[in-house]
Amino acid sequence: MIFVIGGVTAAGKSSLAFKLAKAIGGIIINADAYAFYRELNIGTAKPTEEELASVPTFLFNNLSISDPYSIYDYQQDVRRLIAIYEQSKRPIILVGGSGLYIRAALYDYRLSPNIGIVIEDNFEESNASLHQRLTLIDPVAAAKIHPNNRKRVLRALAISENQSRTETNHERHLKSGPLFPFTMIVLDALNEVLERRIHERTTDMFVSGLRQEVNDICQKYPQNAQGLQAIGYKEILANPSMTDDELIALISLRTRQYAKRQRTFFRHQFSNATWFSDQHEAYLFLIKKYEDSL
RNA sequence: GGCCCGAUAGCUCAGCUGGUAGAGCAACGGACUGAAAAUCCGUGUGUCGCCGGUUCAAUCCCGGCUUGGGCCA
Repeated sequence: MIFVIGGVTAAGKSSLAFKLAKAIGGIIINADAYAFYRELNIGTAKPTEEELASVPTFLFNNLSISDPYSIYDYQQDVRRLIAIYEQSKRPIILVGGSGLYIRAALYDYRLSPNIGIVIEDNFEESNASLHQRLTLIDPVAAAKIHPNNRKRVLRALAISENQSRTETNHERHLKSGPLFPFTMIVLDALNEVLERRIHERTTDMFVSGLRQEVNDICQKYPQNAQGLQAIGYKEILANPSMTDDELIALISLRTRQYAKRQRTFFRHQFSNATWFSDQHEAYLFLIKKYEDSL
């Protein structure tokens, strides 16, 4: 039995997941792309060490920000865990705000290893020219990617060139439904409520020493490390002279915008999810689903 | 009290001495099978401070007023 708890940031996904896991004896798998990194703590609003130890949890703090890790690796890791716990009949709770990672775990996303995390970009070629090249190699992928979306064009080129596989012949074999049956809820909140929670949470992060955490990380790792692209970290790095209040305002804004993107993704990519703005109602719903499955 | 500069979108500001306005950010909507807390796309929402004047026509020119800032008393 797989339960998926998705939703926008600061909606209370983690605490719901832990409550549910304790109630039904489940295990928790992280689906939050920045909760992997053990160096990122304050700014990621990750569950505390105590919480993480209170039930079996996986894929939290499993990486250093200098480790190479991709959605391919994630897919492998999650599917391995699913295989183990499905067999032992223990409920699996997949929780996190990274919708693409949830999809890659549960749907027929065929990925190849060793594409690498970062695509080299020497900026010598224009967006239009890169896109033109992609059109020749993989017209299906090119049609789906806007020429200005340079990052995705480069990625698609790398996939086509290195894997001798194109979207065109790739998609023919895809299964459209999920590979595993699962029950999914999306946790959301009214904008006013969410705004208030985000602001409070961001303020708390500064009180807890987010600036210091960022400084410490910069002593040991390059500033372009992927983990430092996280909201909160990148704003502090980019604006060293801003006051705490200015940074809190900026980070809260970026977090609200992120929540909006999450909402759009979950709404359109998970049509069979049930939405809740109340954590307790979501909890009761999931408990009921669990009991029905027994 | 006198002089000078400003007042245009939610914010910061553009706007050739005349033909009822546009950038960035924000906001709103969207895409997304390989950086996803990433990346990208679409949408202008406006008594151009107020009142009068000149003109076929005023955000623009003229007068007055209100208001913010600066300088001089």
